[in-house]
Amino acid sequence: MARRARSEMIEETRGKLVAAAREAFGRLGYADTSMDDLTATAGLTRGALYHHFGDKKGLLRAVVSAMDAEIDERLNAASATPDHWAGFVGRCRLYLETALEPDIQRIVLKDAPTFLGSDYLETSRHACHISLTARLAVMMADGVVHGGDAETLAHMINGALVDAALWIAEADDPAPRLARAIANLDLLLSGLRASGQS
Amino acid sequence: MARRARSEMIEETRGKLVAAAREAFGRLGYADTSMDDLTATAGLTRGALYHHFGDKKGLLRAVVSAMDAEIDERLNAASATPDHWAGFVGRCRLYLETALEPDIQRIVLKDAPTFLGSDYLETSRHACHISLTARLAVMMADGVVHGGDAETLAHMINGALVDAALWIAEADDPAPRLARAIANLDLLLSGLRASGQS
DNA sequence: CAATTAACATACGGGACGTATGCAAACTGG
DNA sequence: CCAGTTTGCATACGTCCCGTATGTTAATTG
Repeated sequence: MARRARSEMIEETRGKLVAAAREAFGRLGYADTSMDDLTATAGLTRGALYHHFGDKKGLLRAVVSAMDAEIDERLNAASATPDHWAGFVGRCRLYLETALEPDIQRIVLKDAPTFLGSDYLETSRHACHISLTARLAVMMADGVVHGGDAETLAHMINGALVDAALWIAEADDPAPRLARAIANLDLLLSGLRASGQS
Repeated sequence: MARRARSEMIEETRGKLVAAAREAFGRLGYADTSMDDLTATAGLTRGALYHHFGDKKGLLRAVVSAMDAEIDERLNAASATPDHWAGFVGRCRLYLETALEPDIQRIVLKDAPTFLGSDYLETSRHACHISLTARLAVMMADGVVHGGDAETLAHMINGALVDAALWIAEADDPAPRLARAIANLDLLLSGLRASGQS
């Protein structure tokens, strides 16, 4: 009889909780999600939750970390091109589109900054952010973009994309706003490029 | 004996509640602020609150509207110069500095998007945002910045500034990060300028 | 001056979080 | 193979907080 290993069952429990949390947080928001309901949905009780994650915020941390890593992986996979600049611009566009997904908007872009202090985001810094910074640094070293500060620019670009994504998703029909955003993104980024043509 | 007018006392009550809310929301955050404590601090009870503002979110709406209007006024006052481009850049810098204040970060930049749906921000759209959009539109009409979409760009620029401000305020010593942000802001905005010099 | 309305206080119910406690299954060492 | 211990998870409890329903007093209106 398949007597499963203990560690395996633990991982399953944690996975069920994180999955249920991602769904509930994404749909209702962190604040309006009841831990009683959430754990019941996962076939468990609050006991399991507080044992594994300490408190409600601990669960949010786990969800955010997972989502952030997942997004970063997607972006890195898609922006691995020999042309640094093209890869960079492509990455920004893809991030813009990725950030349109409701779960991501609700959990990563809104709830995470609000409920996890900047202290958390500071230490377990967004993987996406690190990747973007590194990419910018490489381009500066290669002279593709002229002098500037990679870390600072990464924050600004990220903010621009986030705000644009939230605005796009507000609309009943997001398509036109997305098109406008992509066009203006190129305009904005062109200022960073060292030598001329867009 | 100074028998005060009724409308005057009402305004005083509302003012006391909004003031107490601004302080408490700014210090503890919206989620961790108890309405019992808040109203007691204002020398009132929850009865007054629910009578005037409907619910907790109603009070947050009032606080955010007031803060937003106040910020917009500050920015408009400081960026009223004959040189459109200089006024625009100056406004962005001032916004960056203004957005460093803890109350504003906590209430306007974090809690407002999280707890007031985008529906609210949509209708009672940030005064700041409207002003910035208008300013961009004027510059485009005058050919100071080349073609692009004022509304879209306003969102992107705003997002860049907000994200930068949050990042700056995270640091133990914000000064160096602020300096870096201002320098890179010029770099980023230069891409918008129609003809040449920064 | 009576009637009504509005500003606020008080009282109540429901729900959510975190902790303390309990239990049973799995790991440990001899 | 077995006693002791650890640990994953459930149950039970106390506390806090929000929103509503109800009451009271003072101002306004005709």
